[in-house]
Amino acid sequence: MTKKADLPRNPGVPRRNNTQQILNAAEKIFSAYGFAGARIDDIAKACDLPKANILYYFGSKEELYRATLQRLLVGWLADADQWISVKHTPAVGLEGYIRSKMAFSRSKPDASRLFMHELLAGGERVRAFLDSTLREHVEQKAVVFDYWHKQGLCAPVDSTHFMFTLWSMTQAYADMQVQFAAVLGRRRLNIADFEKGISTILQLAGSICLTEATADTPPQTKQLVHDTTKESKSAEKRNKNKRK
Amino acid sequence: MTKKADLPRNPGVPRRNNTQQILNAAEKIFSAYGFAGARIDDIAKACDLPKANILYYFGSKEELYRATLQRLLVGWLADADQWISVKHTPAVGLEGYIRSKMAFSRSKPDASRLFMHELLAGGERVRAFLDSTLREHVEQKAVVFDYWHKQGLCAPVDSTHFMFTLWSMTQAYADMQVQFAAVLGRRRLNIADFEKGISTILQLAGSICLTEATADTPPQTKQLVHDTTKESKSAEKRNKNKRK
DNA sequence: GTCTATACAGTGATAGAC
DNA sequence: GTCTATCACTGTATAGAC
Repeated sequence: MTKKADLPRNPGVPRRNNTQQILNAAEKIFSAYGFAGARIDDIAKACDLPKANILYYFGSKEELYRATLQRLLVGWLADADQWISVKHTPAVGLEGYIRSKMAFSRSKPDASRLFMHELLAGGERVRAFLDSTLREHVEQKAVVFDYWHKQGLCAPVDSTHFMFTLWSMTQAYADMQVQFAAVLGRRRLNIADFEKGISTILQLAGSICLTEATADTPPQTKQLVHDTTKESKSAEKRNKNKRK
Repeated sequence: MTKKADLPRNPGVPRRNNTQQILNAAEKIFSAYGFAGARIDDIAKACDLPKANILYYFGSKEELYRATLQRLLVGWLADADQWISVKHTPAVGLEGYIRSKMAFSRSKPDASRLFMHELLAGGERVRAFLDSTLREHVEQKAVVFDYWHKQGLCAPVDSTHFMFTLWSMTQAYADMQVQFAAVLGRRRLNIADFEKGISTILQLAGSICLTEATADTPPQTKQLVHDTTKESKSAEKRNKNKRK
């Protein structure tokens, strides 16, 4: 049916093309059924390629799974990471972080779900990421929260568990989307639902901010509407990491 | 190895016994790998019973899965449900709800994970529960939040999305336990971790409470330490629904 | 009622034609 | 490089012995 556009003559190009298509399909299938539950045949159908083709490119189901996970982990932190920084006030940083995480849940729900699957299965295949990269990441953020607190910008809070709540609330809009949508009487969440979610999460997480109108932060940042023009430098960096 | 105590002579009794053992084992295995990923053989090993025995009791893998889900859903709402009620102030009710949900995540993490698995897979097998029971449940809670708001007891908040955040934050301590533990440098979360989690979640969710010292609520309820003696009636009801 | 032996479909992987 | 045909194996389910 859906032929892959036109077959290019350039050698190596189809491989590159197919590799991406396979990874996209793999992310979709693995995110629904996990590693053990997913079947290569389903992935093949999802990217309209012969089953054996997939094994030709990736060698084995295990390797394909690891490649899919790898691509996911690269983008997981990079996107929202920068917002928790001493360069921002808590009000600005938290809003940027939450908006960024929610955008991720909305645009790449499969990535979030695949990660959840791996955690449910024990997380052995992301052990190194969890034990080193992520742990150090959280330690760095603790420094920022400590700084904010000492500057009188935010209430005392356990920064680690606070990060846990931010992750769980934002990722739930991907992982538990089926449940949320059912409660709201829809088949899928729409943009307005995500905006409502952002408002609610900001209302809760933002409660730790003490800056009624602090020096370097204009009052309108308290309005929960982030001014992107002021953060264009960071936004550029974010977009750069989006693909590949 | 671990023989099932001593085989009872009473007819029908072993069936009852085995049925529970199988369901416990099924919950464990299904919660790790989901329906598609779990294998009956693994469940058989987990409850030290022959593989065919399981199919004899439940007919098919599908039926066993549905039975496991069913048992789970019964307890999911009943436990913490009562706390969101006009009988309580927001401060008391939210604390009771959060503590109850966190106790569930701690004592029955597999149940929470199995539910998450089902959601990730599309939730078709809990569709009826999501569309009717859960949806009505949330609608009832909205009435309570509305009442609280009109009484000046809590800040205006989207009650539905607020419930979403409560679910996600508390259940994450079961579903993402592997991740949280790794960040904290442990193999598993301990009691102190859960207490820290409760404090943090209370700090965020409690921010919607406006009762500095309202009429019918003693001041110490603001201390985030719930006095169980005052809620013994509700506690009884909760325990009644715990088993079966 | 319980469990061993086995039928049968599905799944990951490979050999070899194009 | 790509894909069809096939293999070896695992997993669900059942028939029938105890």
